[in-house]
Amino acid sequence: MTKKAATGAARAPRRKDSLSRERIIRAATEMLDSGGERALTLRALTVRLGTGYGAIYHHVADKGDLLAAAADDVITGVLSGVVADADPRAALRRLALDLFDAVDAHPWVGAELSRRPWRPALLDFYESIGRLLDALGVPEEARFDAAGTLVNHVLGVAAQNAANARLLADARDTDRESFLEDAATRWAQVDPERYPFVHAAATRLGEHDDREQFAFGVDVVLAGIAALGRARR
Amino acid sequence: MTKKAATGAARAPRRKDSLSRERIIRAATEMLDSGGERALTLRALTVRLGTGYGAIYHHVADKGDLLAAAADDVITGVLSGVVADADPRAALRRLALDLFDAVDAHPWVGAELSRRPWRPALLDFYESIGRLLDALGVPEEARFDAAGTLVNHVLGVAAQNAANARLLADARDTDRESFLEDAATRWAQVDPERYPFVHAAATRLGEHDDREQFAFGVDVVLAGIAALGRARR
DNA sequence: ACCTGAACACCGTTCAAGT
DNA sequence: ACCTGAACACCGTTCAAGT
Repeated sequence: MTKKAATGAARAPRRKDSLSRERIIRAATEMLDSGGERALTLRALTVRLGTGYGAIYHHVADKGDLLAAAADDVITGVLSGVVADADPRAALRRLALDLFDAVDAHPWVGAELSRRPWRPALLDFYESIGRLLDALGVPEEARFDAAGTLVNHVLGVAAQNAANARLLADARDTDRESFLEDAATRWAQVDPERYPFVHAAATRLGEHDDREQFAFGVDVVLAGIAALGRARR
Repeated sequence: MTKKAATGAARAPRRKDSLSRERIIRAATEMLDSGGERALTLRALTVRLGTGYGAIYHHVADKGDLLAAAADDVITGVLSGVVADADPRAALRRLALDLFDAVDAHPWVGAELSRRPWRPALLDFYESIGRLLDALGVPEEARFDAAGTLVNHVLGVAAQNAANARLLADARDTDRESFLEDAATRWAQVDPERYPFVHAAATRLGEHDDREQFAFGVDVVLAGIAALGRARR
């Protein structure tokens, strides 16, 4: 892993298209964004980069490493854009929504998030949540559990987002329309006598907005944390 | 390998070990329980059942169908065991915890749950949640969002459970101890100056109980739903 | 050091052929 | 109808060999 500085020739000009870990990760990210998780194969990557397998494995440990690194980049980008906010509740909401938007734009990141929730790239996310809960007045003993619940809400929606994207990708493009229609009508056909709630929910599916539902969930969790803090002890 | 059933004899006695969809699903479930998702391969299944691929594909559409059916069985088992409860809050808590326990015992069900949250096997689960929220006095307009948040909490924890199991399974058995230790110590080494909250959380990881954390989350969500219902509109 | 690409060890799935 | 098992079309990964 040791790198020698330029030997002999002073400053050997680096070809601007030379292979590098970053270039590989960037290519992988683009493939994931445009074709979903399924589209990223080592074979396709060699074609896209015009190299062989060994070249890639020279810069990257394995496919898991590549996926994790690509997700790290997206997450770091989101978290570095976070602005301080006077109101901790608003800051928490914004933090959660920023992450939601990133996962919505890159569903494969959602899968990676739930696959490896302990990546260093998420450190700042967890730390921010802890501090903001503190600022919100959540007592010390409840703070860890509260943070866990909040994190689970975010990761849960992220995972669901990824799963939905996977299901949609599996339906071949020609089927996609009918696939969505089928799902909607099948749910609307649930027996209203036996399953009144599910039936009613299904008929309202059109008005449903995932982002709003997510934001509502954040509010629910924050309100619940506040309420429990007041009620207990 | 070929066994001839008694030919000629009237009422060929069905061999009690004859292949059937149920037998296949049962075998798959056992393999998933003992070896994790990774252990269920078509090859291993043919060996275990003493048949060929075609025999399996004759009773089952594909691997996804098999996985879904196996998960359905577990879920149906849990939901059919649900007892009516006078207090809707207690009933919701119990429903959630029953599902948690099932996923804890069969982590691969957690993965399947987040892969296909719209399986008919979950109908009763969703319907119960809707009715119990009604019984709890959650107003009609908020009920769908509230149910969504609650469901997301359950599915989120389920997915996380499955992801953890996968990570553990990937660490080879000999590594497993050191793998867990490594993870714990690595997190304890997080810079306490820069990440005081995460550092504190890591040092308390030992006292952490996943089931309690989950139950706490359910309480948070329920309290939040109640609080928001009171505050708005 | 960096890269090539044939080869390996797996997957899930199909299908002509058997009974 | 039910089953067999060779064959197919993929995977991710390795590694002797090149520069």
